[in-house]
Amino acid sequence: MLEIKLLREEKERVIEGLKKRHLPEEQLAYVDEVIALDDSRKKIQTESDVLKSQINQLSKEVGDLFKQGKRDEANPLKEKVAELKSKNEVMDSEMNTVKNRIEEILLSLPNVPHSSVKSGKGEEENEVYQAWDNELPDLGESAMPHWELAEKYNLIDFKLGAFITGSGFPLFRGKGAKLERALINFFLEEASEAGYEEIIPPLLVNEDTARGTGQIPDKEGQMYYCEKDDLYLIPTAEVPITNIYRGQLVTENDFPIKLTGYTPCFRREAGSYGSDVKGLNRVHQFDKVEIVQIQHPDKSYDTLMTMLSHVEGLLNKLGLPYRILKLCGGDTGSAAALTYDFEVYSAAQKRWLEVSSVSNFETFQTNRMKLRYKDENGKTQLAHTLNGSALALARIVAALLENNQTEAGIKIPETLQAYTKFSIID
RNA sequence: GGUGACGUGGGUGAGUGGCUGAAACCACUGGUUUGCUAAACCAGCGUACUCAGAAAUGGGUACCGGGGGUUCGAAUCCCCCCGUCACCGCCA
Repeated sequence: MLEIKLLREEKERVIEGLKKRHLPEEQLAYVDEVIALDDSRKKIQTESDVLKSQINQLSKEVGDLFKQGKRDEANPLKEKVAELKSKNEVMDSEMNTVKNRIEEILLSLPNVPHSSVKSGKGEEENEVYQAWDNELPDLGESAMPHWELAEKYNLIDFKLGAFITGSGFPLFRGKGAKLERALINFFLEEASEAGYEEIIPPLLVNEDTARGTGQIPDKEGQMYYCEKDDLYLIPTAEVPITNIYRGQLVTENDFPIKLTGYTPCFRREAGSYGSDVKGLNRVHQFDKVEIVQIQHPDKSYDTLMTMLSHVEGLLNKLGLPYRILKLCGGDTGSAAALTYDFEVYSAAQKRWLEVSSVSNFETFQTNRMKLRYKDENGKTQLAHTLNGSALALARIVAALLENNQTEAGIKIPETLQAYTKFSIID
């Protein structure tokens, strides 16, 4: 959620920024509307405060009169208070209307992209920030896509998952399950070594939490929802982990706050279809290790870069060809100011698969969840939040299986063998 | 799921209708003093919105888990919700 103060003070920059997302005109007009609404909010606030002050004053006098037994003098004052109160009620309801509209608009406005983000409508306009300069693996025509390899070696049973739950809920078994678990452990260990505190959060969250990181109202349809208990299944560990600090006032010395956690992620992915969803390319449940940082605003972009290198380190150790995209305005998630996507090359499908998304949200999430710190002048300021996948499992598994297939079987990268306890799947 | 108790400022905890934004203690910050790894004393110390001011700061309003109600007036009374704890039930 954007701060009204920002809209007031840097309106031009905000609108220029939002334009990079190619928002419809009427949404850009919200900026002016919300400022005007806020003006009337202030006006009502001031008037209402005066009224309330009078009411408080009179009430005190009534009390004094009663104590002195001057009932007759008190009664007219009581009537006066009643009159002021009914006036105030009108004002309160006006106030609520205005406030609700402001809230509604602010929630609907996406974050202002970082100045370096290019304008663009969608993913086709993302720029390659760091290309893969080495050769891409060429396995020839006989190479099998991961869903065939998974069946051949009995690693993942998509049909059984569909039988138990539905399509998009893969069932891992045998060495497939072990490989999955090894990757999770590997990623968590790497994050721990990089100084992240490990968290095992709840997998279901309440509405306030979902709102805090921006899932509601923007991506509400993306989440599974348990109506009976009014809880959402998390689409990413970012949600519960970032919300650990919801409503908190931290000190500058606490920065950077570094948290990591493995969770399954649940996404409805409504409307997806075709080769996109084949095998592990797009599923409703997948495992992911997430890294989250809460940082001082002055340092958040440096932090973003260190998170990028962390993810790069993981991919290098796994020996997977990857490239980094810098997302254009239209493809950047509404809560983020700047996002880099990592894609690994899946050699049998001959395509790039997104395996990580690393973003700086600046104050967008912290404004919603009121995550603040005291600066050196004792002023309360909003902190910055960042997060990134490190990494998303399903597609990493897809790439590993495909890229490492040989006549003899699927070779496990050396780094990972310490975790799998086997070196080949055959 | 049932029954009961409870939910106050960073922490402990007082307060059962006006004199309470809230005692006291601890923690924290600044100062005074004593020369010894610290003590004593004094002072300050919540958040949000808003108005005035260049600012320091000052005025107003709201907030004692959340929401609603009673009342001239509520932390204090009533209702609903959420949470915590204890016991019982069930259970990995």
